[in-house]
Amino acid sequence: MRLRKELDELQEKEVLLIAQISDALAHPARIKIFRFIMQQNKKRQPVCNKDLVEEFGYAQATISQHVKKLIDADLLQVKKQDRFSYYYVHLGTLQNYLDATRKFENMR
Amino acid sequence: MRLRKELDELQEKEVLLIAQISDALAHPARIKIFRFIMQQNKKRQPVCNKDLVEEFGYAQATISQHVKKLIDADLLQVKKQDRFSYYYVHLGTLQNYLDATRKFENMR
DNA sequence: AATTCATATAGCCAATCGACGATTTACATG
DNA sequence: CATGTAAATCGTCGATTGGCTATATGAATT
Repeated sequence: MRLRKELDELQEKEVLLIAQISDALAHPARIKIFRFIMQQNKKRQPVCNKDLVEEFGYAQATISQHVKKLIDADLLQVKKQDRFSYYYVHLGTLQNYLDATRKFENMR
Repeated sequence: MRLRKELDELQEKEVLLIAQISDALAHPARIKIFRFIMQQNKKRQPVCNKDLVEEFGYAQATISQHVKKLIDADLLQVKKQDRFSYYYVHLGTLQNYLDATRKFENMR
């Protein structure tokens, strides 16, 4: 049996997780960037910063800034190789987010 | 068979939906407010502005401001009765959001 | 009609956002 | 070693956020 306090802390963590990930996804460009990287990853095609600049037409600094937010939220990971930064979606974080939001559903 | 253009437009709408709802949920206070109203609604207990002020300890204007964002995102609805504004979660919008985010899952 | 009470709105302020060009950093390659 | 290229970071600027107090609105009660 779980103590009330522990339950509250658990819920608090979930609230903060949802807030953090929601914040990272609260801009159309970041959703598209994330989705694009996910699709390319699935096809085993690497994605670097330059690819995103070409794909979406934003300035390089703007892309880096959006990507940074996704990385800070742990939705993306980077691997540096040669002179490129390759980005990969972190499926674990996405899954945690979906699981947490899904609890709203069970609450109905 | 769906035309490519229509598919893109559909995706664009979903991207904007996710961005809008994520933005509304991108603050811990709003997640808690939303969850609280959901729980109270389930118990058939009405929730007004004042209730939220008492529950969360923010100034009345701050609560109104957060609630407004949730209403603008169509996550909440208001019914004015007597001198109270009663808030209700709009389950349809929540469901659309969960459905849209879930597509990330199927994309893996 | 005057007052009370609940809520919304306006206005303030510091902080953050979102776009950008410019610069710096870090490697690779000539 | 010098040059070129990729990406991160800096600095700027106008817009937005998030908290608040104060005020306006609007309905109920006296």
